[in-house]
Amino acid sequence: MTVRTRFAPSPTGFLHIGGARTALYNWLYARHHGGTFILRVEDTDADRSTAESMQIILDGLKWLGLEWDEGPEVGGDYGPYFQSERNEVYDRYLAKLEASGHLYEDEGAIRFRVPDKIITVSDVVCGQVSTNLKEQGSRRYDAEAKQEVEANPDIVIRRPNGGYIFHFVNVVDDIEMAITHVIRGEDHLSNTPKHLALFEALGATPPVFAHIPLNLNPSGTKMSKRDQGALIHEYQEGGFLPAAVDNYMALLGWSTKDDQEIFSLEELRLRFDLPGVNSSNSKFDYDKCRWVNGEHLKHLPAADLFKHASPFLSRAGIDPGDARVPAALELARDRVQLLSEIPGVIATIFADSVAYDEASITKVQEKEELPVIISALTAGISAATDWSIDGIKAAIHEAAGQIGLKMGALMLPCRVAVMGSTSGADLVPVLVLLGKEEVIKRLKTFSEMPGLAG
RNA sequence: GACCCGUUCGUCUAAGGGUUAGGACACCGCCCUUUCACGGCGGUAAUACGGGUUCGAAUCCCGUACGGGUCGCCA
Repeated sequence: MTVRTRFAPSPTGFLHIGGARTALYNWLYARHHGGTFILRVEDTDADRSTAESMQIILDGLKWLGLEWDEGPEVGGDYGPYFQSERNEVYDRYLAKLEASGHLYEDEGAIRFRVPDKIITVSDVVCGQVSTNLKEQGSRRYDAEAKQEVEANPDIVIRRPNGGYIFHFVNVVDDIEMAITHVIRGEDHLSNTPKHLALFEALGATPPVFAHIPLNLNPSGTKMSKRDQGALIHEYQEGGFLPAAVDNYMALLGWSTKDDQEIFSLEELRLRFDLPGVNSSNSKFDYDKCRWVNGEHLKHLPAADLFKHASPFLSRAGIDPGDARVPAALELARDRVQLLSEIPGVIATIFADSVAYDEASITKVQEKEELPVIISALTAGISAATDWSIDGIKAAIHEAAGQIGLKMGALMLPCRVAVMGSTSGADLVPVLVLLGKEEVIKRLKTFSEMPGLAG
């Protein structure tokens, strides 16, 4: 039997990190076992579902590289993949339950009579979990009154307006779409006995269940939209690489038994399996997520780096078409963690004028011989004939000798004069990129700054 | 409140009866670098608590505490 997993989002908002991770685990599991990954849209709540939300979710999954084999846009043999288009299927299953006496009407709604017996969920991650729905559901907690009240344990599966309810359509579709493994958040563990009761009443074999631990925010409560790192589209905008986000999400609740932390999507696909999933919730760590991204950035092929960085360059006013960009990216890639940080490292190379950092100027001004250094530097650079890394180094070395200083003493002033700050990319390669004329021009501009000599 | 799940450094995790409890992020220190970084090396830091079982428990059992989840005509 080939594995079939599904991600079943409800299009009522953004693609959230929790949902994305569920999608990732389902995708990985299916791909690892040579199975099929299905995207099914659970839009039975017409009032809350929107087309915009649907688009955001689709775009998010595509960005993460989680292509689906069946579902919206691609179709498949088990469609339609929007629950809002599957009413005749649900009607058929409803009739089946009706015929076997499992249903009754209650104020216009249809209820499914739950059995009065212990139902045991065999979960791959959580083990055996038993409950009696009849006992469990006969009382309900009233959050406002803060007390338990009598309740009807039988599950409403259809609204008076004819709309079907989650528990029912979820089970029907898992049967109809031949889903073999249900991998979902642990928040569904308590719902699973209800689903099992429905599978049984419908005479169907339930899929394998794997309830994965939840991702919490750093304060230990459920991630909300407002928490940093909660929304997938913000990763894209914030300068993360999709593979890095996949990598970090995979690590939240799953691990290999060795010490590897950095994985490509392909490596994850090869190595991911359910036994590696642990059962306790984890807190989201934005710093580590950034670190993972930085690691991916370091190993990205140059062409991919260019492709991913380009939008961020454009946004910062740097023309990605500039011939110096690829070299500049190489200078930036191993000192940033996010794509969005790249312009900050290299923008001055492409700028018409240098924006001087106040603190940096103060720092080099402390050297009394600053004017001497700058003029020696200017002279040395002007005299340079070999405009290469080695040639420039030799020129600076020579200039330092002229005024009885070490080369190191000239580097920081040179850096501030040319790039405006004491920190930034490796200086000599930057000078190469800038070109001799521009470097001399910047040294000159710097030396003429008012008050500098004082 | 009832039920369910969980609990190893601050965080993510490894160790499925015998380890100086390992790794990673973050933090701190040192080294390297004729600039800035990268990098390398090292350090601080954990088995929630109490009872069992056992020659021996982070590991198995029970209880307590704490955390999370569920209790909709949302999904």
